[in-house]
Amino acid sequence: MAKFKLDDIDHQILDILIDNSRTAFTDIAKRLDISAGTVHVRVKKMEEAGIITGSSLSLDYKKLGYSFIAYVGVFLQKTSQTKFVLERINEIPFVTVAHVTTGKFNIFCKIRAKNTEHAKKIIFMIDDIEGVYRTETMISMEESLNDKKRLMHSIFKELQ
Amino acid sequence: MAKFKLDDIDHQILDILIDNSRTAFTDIAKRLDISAGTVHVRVKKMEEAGIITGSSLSLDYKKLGYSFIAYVGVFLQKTSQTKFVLERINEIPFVTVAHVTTGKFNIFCKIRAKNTEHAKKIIFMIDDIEGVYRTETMISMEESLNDKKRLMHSIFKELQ
DNA sequence: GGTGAAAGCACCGAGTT
DNA sequence: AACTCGGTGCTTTCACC
Repeated sequence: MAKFKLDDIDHQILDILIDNSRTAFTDIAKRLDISAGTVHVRVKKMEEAGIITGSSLSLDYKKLGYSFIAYVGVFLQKTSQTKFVLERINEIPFVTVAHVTTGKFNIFCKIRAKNTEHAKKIIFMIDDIEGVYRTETMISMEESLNDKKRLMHSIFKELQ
Repeated sequence: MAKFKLDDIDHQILDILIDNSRTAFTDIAKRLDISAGTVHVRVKKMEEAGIITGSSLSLDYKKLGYSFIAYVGVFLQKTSQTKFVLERINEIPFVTVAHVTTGKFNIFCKIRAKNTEHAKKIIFMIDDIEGVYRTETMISMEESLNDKKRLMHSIFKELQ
């Protein structure tokens, strides 16, 4: 995992694409006062280097009726069951991310559900996995996502 | 927050764009055997309805030297300080998401750092915020992101 | 609500400096 | 490594269904 050397132009291109990945390269070129070909080549290089791994849509899950977010900490009977249980957890589509953690829990995951009723079903599915001793749930009452651009900006400063 | 009625075509368009938001509309049109104009109109409608809130790049933070992920649970001296502390936490660029939660912690956040040394600094910054009583950290040793398409598929089935 | 056509742009590789 | 340029292909609108 070698670090890739990003210069200021790369950084500014990323900044724009993080905000809107469908921005036309000619538009980026105009804003940065470089040619569209340069934007194209640099994006391609960052893709080849594996810095840019893809592009995706941001969706409003609340508008789709999925406004419930919770974190579920999982305690296992034996640590050796981690891999098996993690695989079962990842089969549940309403689990958006799962981690193997140190500290209190063995596994830690985030779920997205319609409501408390639905969340209960999902948590019971996790509880029912062979090897799970018990779970502990934290319900999110308010989520605030941080700006990806600000993280990128801090990373960029460090890379200089 | 009214639910938007998505039909099968909308769903398939989302499926493709979730995977790669730069997919050309003509390409989507060919795959779904509809016209490019239709793809264009439907995406626009989903944007106007607020279902699609934007598009972004996926970056490999490990390649940029940021491979450390941890979750930090925050205990407050008084619940009334929640808003103030949340705002201070959100000012730290290495905090990627923060939640107000029920259960064990008052606030719960995810951080991304270079290494343990760097993470320690970030956690100390949180500890130092006025009103924070103490924190509890869980270090992620392995992260597995779930496929957004699978969640979308489950949501779509429910919407019918 | 969908289509096909058409004008205007964008993409992206080749050749040049 | 960046620029220009041009063929090919994409976007977006609109009259029509």
